[in-house]
Amino acid sequence: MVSSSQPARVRFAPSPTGHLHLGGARTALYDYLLARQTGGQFILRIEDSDRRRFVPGAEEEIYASLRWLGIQWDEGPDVGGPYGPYRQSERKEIYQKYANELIDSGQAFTCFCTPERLEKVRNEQQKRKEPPHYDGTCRNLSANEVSERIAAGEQHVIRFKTPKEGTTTVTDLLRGDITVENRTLDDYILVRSDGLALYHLAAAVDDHLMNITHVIRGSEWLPTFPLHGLIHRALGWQEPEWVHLSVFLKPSGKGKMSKRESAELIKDGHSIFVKDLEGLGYLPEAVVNWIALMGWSYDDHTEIFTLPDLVEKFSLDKLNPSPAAINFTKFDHFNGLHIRALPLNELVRRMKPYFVEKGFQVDDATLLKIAPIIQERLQGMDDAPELAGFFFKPDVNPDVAELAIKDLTPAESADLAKKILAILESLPDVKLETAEPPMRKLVEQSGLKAGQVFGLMRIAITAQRVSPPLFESMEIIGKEKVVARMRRAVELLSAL
RNA sequence: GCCCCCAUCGUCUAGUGGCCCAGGACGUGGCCCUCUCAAGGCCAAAACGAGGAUUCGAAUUCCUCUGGGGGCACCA
Repeated sequence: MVSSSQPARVRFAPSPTGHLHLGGARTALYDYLLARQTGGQFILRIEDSDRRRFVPGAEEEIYASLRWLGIQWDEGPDVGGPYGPYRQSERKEIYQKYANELIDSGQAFTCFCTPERLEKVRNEQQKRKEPPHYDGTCRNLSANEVSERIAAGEQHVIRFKTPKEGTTTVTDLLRGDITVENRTLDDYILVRSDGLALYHLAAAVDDHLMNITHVIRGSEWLPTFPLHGLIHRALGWQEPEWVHLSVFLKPSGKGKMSKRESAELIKDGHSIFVKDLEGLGYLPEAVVNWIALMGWSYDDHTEIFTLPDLVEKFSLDKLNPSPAAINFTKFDHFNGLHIRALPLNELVRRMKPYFVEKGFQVDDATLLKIAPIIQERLQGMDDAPELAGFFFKPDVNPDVAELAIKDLTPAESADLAKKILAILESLPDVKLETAEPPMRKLVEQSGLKAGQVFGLMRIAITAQRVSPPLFESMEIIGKEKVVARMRRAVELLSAL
């Protein structure tokens, strides 16, 4: 379904104050999808107008996270573009110009109130159970007084002169018209005393100057949405289409994830920060698929989507305005789906770093043999070394207690192990076709269950209770090592 | 306190007046497959927050309530 035939220009506008989280990633994803689908542009704009909040490295990390997800931008601080600069801190003069325009047209005013006085006013309003708002002291100062006080070096900000009467109606694509009483709106500050614009003005100016057609952002902007509409109108500009996405709630569904809770998550192998996800074993394809489906759906049954699928199928009118609880269990499911969908050589390429990180010396040829037998057993990519590390160890240290078969005496277990060893030694190789039939025969003769006999072998050869299929694994390890490991098991059991 | 938004299984969701005694997915329980673990297959339990109204007919429209969420900075 094509939602718009006109090329869309959309922007993702994070502030470089922290890590890119899932909510932001989803917004960026939708931006990207709309741009690609309509043949438009996806713009990355850094909203760093508050330099006090600047976090070194945050901007670079946002770039890295987006790139990892496969979300490429067409214009941005690093790649440039025809509408730059793309960092708000570099656009100070531009905002000043429009702030002056608003003052000249009587739609903004210079305010000399000190933060201390405002604090006091707020406290008093609080006491009287009134909503905190600017009391209008400087709303109607004469032009002369203003220029005199500025000339005298008095600190001042610029405020929007919000209409006191009537109502304002703005339109959200998902929610329709939203109407508020103007008296509930404040005379918001547009330009700080240091001369830099605040978000409200800066975003409006940038969105207009950069020809943004769709503003997709979080629903935390809904309360100031009417103000934004008013600013565009005061400047005589046509508004973009506004789309407010629902917020992500914590897994319990009770409220947004707090900073502390976000940090705690990693202990369970989860994180809401994109930068952590690769290390936790998640595939970017899975992340994209999962977050795309939180707040958007295609139909009543399709659930696997690649980025190109999404570009083709995404549409704004299928967006869901209600808040969504983050569900990591389902995320793990998507991860498994995408791991299993990976071509084997690609799986090898992706899992290699996880082995290397754990100190394993791996080679592609062996990894390629292992790939098909562990692919469907990986919940996360980070499970690979634990599941298949034994392939790369010179020898393993099985736990004797696990080696012994429960229903047998230690001597009987040792005896059985000897028989297994003898059979293995007699074989020309330990390929699946060669090794399995004689072992099945042994199981039959022993009167034990296949699981018991193969279990002993599994522990002996892998030192793991859980492993990829035994005979397939043996084939990859090779007769020499298999026999050596079995011999060691015999020794261990005999010593019991 | 004030303002705004939202409301279908535990969770993510389909559903835009009759196709719905509500469909899919995750998770959960059971069964099958099986050398462990997975994967896969089959089956099951599980929801339209409440009350009014409109209508021949409402999960779908309207109102009230309730619940949940968000916001009320010289942050974004």
